Amino acid sequence: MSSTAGLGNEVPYRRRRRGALSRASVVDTGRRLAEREGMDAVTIRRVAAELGVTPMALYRHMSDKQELVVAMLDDVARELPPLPAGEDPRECLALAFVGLRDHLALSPWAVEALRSGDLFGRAALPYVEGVLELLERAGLDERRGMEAYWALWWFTFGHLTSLPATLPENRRGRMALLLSSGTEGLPRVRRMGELPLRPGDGGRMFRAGLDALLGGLLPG
Amino acid sequence: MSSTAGLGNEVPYRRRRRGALSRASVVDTGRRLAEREGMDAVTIRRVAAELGVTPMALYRHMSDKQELVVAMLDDVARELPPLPAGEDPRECLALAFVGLRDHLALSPWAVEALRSGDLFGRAALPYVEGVLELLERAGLDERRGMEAYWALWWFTFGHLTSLPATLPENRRGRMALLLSSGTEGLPRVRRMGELPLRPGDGGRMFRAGLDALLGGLLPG
DNA sequence: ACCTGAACACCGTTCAAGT
DNA sequence: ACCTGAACACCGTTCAAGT
Repeated sequence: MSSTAGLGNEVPYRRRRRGALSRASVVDTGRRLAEREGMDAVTIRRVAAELGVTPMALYRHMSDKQELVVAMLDDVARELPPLPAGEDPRECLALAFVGLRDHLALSPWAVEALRSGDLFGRAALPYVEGVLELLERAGLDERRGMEAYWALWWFTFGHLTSLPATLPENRRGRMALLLSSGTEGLPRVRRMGELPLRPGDGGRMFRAGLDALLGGLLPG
Repeated sequence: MSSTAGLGNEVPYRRRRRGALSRASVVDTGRRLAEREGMDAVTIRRVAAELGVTPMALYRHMSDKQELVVAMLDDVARELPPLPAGEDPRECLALAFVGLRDHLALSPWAVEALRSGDLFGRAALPYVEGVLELLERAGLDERRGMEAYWALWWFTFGHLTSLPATLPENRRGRMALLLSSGTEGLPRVRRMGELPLRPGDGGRMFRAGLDALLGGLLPG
């Protein structure tokens, strides 16, 4: 029984041969850990344990932890659905951001990583380029296109970041806590806390806000 | 010379008398630390050192670190500018969110804390109530009001969270890094990275996006 | 070339003890 | 009642050493 016993990892860790450790295997192990237990579990030490290797062995393949996280995020960016192609740039933009939202909503750990300051790397740039092209086709000049791009990303990222708090399970506890010490003078807040949310409401609210935003950003 | 020497703290730390440590002084010290050095510096151990006290002494006044951070955020919420009073609910809403943005933009550490998952406590609720009231006056029913509230907060929070990345100093290094390994096929991304940003552009872009969003959310 | 061992400078938090 | 001391179970990362 080594120190990594009981982790339930799929990777054999008994005895790694020389050269068996690669950058890809490290990034992959980080992703599996993140999917199973969230970004808090993604530590150099745990990834190393999962691979049956010393923490320091990872530094052969990346210069620090941030590089690992960015590599993990880049993998997610590469798996983004293709940008929608269509005649109406406005509808394409809506679909592009819905696709982006849905994709990231399925990887809460990626949102967690972005949230704590890590950023997408190069792999996300083609998607950005495509969005900027759609904004151009919609009639925005360079400066307005950039401003619209940021507005759309702010909205999308803010939404994704707030998702955990709107999940029913987290919502009950949190709202109960907030409202426990009295709600005199806060009738609307109280009613908002009591409004039922169904699965999928997050996505629907995102789409509604997105349409509102696009309506105000695009000409016509 | 105690172990806290050289930190440049204003609080005398030579010999604390019994009862000199209070919840307020702990929260205050946390805020000063956060303002000077960011949230990374706000550790139980450093706050304690700053107060000339053992880390464990803080646990007399709060049950864990999160309680300290929430208390710090609540202080910020209490210092929010009053909600604008006026005839036009739409303009009041715009001013309310600009006020919220400007207030939080002045406390980057608070955004950092929200970003890493900590949440506002009760002190923020009166502000939320005021916004919901304005949305009601603007003609939205309960459900639409809630949806609009979330859309506005997502946009605002996403903006605040992205602010550090748009600061000129961070922007240069990051864009240079992203674009260093070639920008073939990414002309728009490249030009966006080169577009100059002036101080205050963040605020102006926020206002523009906010108006677009409000235009789409409110009736009329 | 690739990996290990030991160490450094940190964390939040527990438990038992001092005054 | 209020605070301390020592310890536990962690971090990321460095440097020197092994094979």
